[in-house]
Formats: sequence, structure tokens, C-alpha cells
Amino acid sequence: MSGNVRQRMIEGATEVLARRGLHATAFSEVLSLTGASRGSIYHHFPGGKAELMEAVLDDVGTRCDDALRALRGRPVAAVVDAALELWRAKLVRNDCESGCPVAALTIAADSGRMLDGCRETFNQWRDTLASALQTAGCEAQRAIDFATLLLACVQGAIVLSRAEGQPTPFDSVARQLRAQAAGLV
Amino acid sequence: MSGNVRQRMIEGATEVLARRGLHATAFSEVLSLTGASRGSIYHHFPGGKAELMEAVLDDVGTRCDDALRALRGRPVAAVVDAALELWRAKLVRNDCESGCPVAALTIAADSGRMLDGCRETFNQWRDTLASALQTAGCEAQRAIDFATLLLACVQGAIVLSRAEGQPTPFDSVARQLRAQAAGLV
DNA sequence: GTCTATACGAAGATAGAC
DNA sequence: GTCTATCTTCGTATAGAC
Repeated sequence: MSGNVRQRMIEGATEVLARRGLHATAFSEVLSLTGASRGSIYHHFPGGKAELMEAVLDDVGTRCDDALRALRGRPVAAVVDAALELWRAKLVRNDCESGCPVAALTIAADSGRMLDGCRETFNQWRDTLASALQTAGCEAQRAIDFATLLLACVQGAIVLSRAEGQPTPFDSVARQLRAQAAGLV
Repeated sequence: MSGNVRQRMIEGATEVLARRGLHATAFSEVLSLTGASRGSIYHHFPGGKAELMEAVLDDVGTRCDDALRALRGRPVAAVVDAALELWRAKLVRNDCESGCPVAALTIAADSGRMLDGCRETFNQWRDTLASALQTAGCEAQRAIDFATLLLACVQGAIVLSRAEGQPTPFDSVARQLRAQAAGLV
């Protein structure tokens, strides 16, 4: 089925992107991961690599946003805990050898369009997180600010943990963030 | 003078690395930025790209660490302010179009050796920062933790600000970090 | 419409002229 | 010892067979 092949390519590209960056995300890698044939790239993504990356961004953005959206209704501490655990789980599952694909795209973006997609994805995550915090009783502006802080902390902590080869920086940052979240409401 | 050419190459490579990532840091770019000839790369860096990147890491690491080391002796709030301003200045000077070269290397590292260099650099910055905080009266473990938090915040905020095209995420994070620093001593 | 073969360009690396 | 020319590899993209 063609939809299946397309989705497997997106997931393979996401994997390589998170692990080794945009330029290392070569078709050859994606193809060997999926077992698909060379021509199928341009069958499913006529726009080539740019279109594949857009699909990755859309897929990753939606999945993560859905997970964050599910946190709505919980108290502030639980929202913060779950959001942190969401990213920590991915980090340790890959032995701290891969990070956030959106950050990888942001850092190596070669077009304004791609950067726009990154901005939209980050802002979507931030707003969804802020909305969950606000629902839990946090004041609106305070919720946006803390969601920005959490997102920045997570992104930075992932980079530090990759360099460290261990999630210790992530855990240190998470601990301090949770302590600060206690004073949010 | 050969030392001059070598240094210009390092600075050119740093610039491209921070702006577009590891793989976009091609010799052709570095050469056109420096005006050097093609063969001079392997004259100054016999180990090729890997050696050039190691030199970049060493250069950037030392410069930044020197700047952080100079903060020693100031009160906690001043240390945090100055450290944040250090990275913010670079960010806005490039219109939020370039980030931290060490983060770029971490994300696209293709060897354990390179990742080791990134880890050492990050840890050096963290320790120097923690030392400044400790000198200002902060308890040792608390100083390490907060230095880790600050470093993660800065790295993440830079990524978000690049996506945003404006330093607003950085400023939001910096504000919250300064507020938290007030309770450090 | 799915796959193979290949064209085209770019990047890293080296050899050899001066 | 500095620069030019070139070799090899690899990645994107396309053309054409089945």
C-alpha cells in the first residue's frame, strides 16, 4: 500500500534527522531503512527532500502536539511532569544519541519556508502547553511564559544530554523546572 | 603569516557552522570567506575537516570560557545577567540567523571524538559559570545545578529564537531565569 | 505505477606544478 | 610551502524499462 510506504519513509527520515541532522538525512539512508526503491521517493514526494522534510515536520509536530493536548485537565504539576517525561522517554530510549528533529531542522534550515515550519511547530507546542497550564488555573501570560521556558529547557537539555551521553543534564534541569512549577498557581 | 590564515579559517568555519550546521560548513564556503587557496586547508589542517572542527571547538570553547571566567567576583545577579547578555548579543548581532556552533556540532556529530569535544566544552562552561556563582556565595551543588539550567535555557532559547526570527523567546526565558537567580543566595 | 540505471553537481581529499 | 588541477565519493534528481 502506498500510504504505508510513504509513512515509513517519513518515520525513517525523522529517525535519521533526529540522530544525525538534516544533511545526513540522505535518501540512501531513508531507503535502506525502509527497503523502498530509489524512484519511490519522487513518487511520494515530488518536491524531493524539501517536501519530505515538510512531511516530517508535519508528522512530528502533530504527534507531539496530540500528546501535549492530552494533558489538558490535569493539575499544573502533572502537566509539567508529563511534558518533561514525554521528551525524556525519547531521549533515553535512544541512549541519548538522538534529539529533537525540529531543532535539527531549525539549526540547518536552508530556506525560509522550512524555518517557518519550525516556528509554527514550536509555537503550536508552546500554545498547547500554555493552554493546559491555563486550564489548570495558571494566569494566561504566566502560562505562555512558563511554556516557553519549559520548551527551551527541554531543547537545551536534550543537546547537553547528547553531548554528555547521559540524561543527567536533562534530569537536573527537569528537577529545577518542577520546583519552579510549584509556584505557578 | 600562516597563523593568521589558519585563524581566519577557524573563524570562517565557526561562522558557517553556527549559521547553517556542520555539513553546510564546506571547504568551499570557508575558502571563499577567507580568500585562502584550496590546498591551504590540508596545509594547516592535515586531518581535514575533522581537524578543522576540532580547532573551531577549541577556539570557541576558550573564547567563551574566558568571557565567563571574567565574571568571577561579581554578585550572583550580575553573573547571571552578564552570562545571558553574552549569548544574547551574538544572537541579535546575526539577526537570530545563527546559533551556537557547539550545539550544531553536537547535533550533527559523526564521531565519538567530536562528541567528546562538545561534552568537554559544555562542561567547561558549566563549571566556570558554577565557580563564579559559588564565589558569589552560592552553595556548591546549587551552583552546578543552576549553571546547568542556565546553559540549557540559553541553548534552547537560541534555537527557539532562530525559528522565531526574533529574540523574544530568549528574552522571555532570560527574564524568568533572572527572577529565579534572585533566590539563589 | 513501480523499480533500475544514470546524469549532474558538490564536497572531501590528494597530487603535482611552480 | 603555496596554489591549481583533478580524483573519488556521494547525494539529489531524472529518464526510461517493465
